Amino acid sequence: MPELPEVEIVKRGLKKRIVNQQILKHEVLREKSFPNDKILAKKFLNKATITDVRRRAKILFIDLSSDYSLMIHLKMTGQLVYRTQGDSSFGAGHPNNSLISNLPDNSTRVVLALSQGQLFFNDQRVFGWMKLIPTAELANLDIIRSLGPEPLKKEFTYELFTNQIERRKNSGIKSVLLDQKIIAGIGNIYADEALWLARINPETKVHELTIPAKKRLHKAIPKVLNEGISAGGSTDRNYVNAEGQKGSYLVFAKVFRRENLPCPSCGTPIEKIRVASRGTHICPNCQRKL
DNA sequence: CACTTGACCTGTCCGC
DNA sequence: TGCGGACAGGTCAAGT
Repeated sequence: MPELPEVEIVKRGLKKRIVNQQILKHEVLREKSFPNDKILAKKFLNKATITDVRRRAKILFIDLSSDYSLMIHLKMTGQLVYRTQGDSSFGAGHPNNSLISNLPDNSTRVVLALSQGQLFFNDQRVFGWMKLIPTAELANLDIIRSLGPEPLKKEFTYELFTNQIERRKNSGIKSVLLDQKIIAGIGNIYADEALWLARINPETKVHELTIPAKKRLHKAIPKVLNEGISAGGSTDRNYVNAEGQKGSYLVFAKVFRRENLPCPSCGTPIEKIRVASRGTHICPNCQRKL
C-alpha cells in the first residue's frame, strides 16, 4: 500500500498532532502486529512522551522520551489514524475524501491511548508491524543500513542513481526500482508512473538502458513522488492519512490502474501486464521494448 | 553473488 | 446468493 509519498503524508499528519503528547497506555489486539516483549513495552512505552515523528524509506519512527522509538512499517494495508474524542473538524479536507467513521474497526491491531486522543494502527492483511527499539540502535539495524538513498534528497544525483541501478545490471528495470536497497521508497504505483514518464519499458534490462533513458528516469522518479505528495498520497484501496482521509484516489496517475484508458501522451490504450510477478501498467506505444 | 518465485494474511471482486 | 479463484500498494526466505 503506502509508498514513500503516502508514508510521508502520514508522518506529517502525525507530527502535527501527536508530538508532545504522552502515551497513557497501549492495547495490542493482534500479537503479530506488535510482537514486543510485554514488560519492555510497559516500561518504555507507557508514560513516555512523543518527541518526534520521522520517516526513512517507507518506515516510520515515533521517537519517545524513554529513548526508545516505535518503528512502524505499514506494508500493504497498514494505517495510522489519530482521533480526538468527538472531534468534528476531521473530514473537512478534499470533497472526495471519505473518512473512516468508526474506530476501532475490524482491522485495528494496536491502540495507543494518548493524553489528548487515540492512535489506531489498523492493518487488514497483518503484514505490517510496529516494534519498540532503542532510538540509538535504529541506525544500526540491517533493515535500515541496507536501504538505498532517499530519492527526494539532494544526495540523489544522476551519478548515484546510475551507480545504484547498475548493481543489478541484468535485472529488468522495474524490479530494480522496487528494490529498497537500490533506491528507498518506490513501490508499484510510482515505479509504473516513473517508467511511463521516462518512456521506458519495465522489462528493459538495466544494462540495455541508454544514457538519455537513464537521465529521463532519474528526473522522473522525484517528479512522480512529489506529485504524489502534493496530491496527498494515492489511495487505491486502503490508504488513509493520519486523519483517516483517503488520498486523491490516484488522480495524478497516468497509467496505474488505468488499463484500457487512453495514454495521456499518445492516446493508445494502456495495457496491464505482469512484470516481476507484479501488476504493471504501460503504454505499449510510448514504452516499447528496445 | 545475482536473480526469481512463493509465502505471509485478509478482503474483495468477478465469473460460473 | 454461493463458491472458487485471482488479485491487491511490500518484503522476506527460499530456491535456481
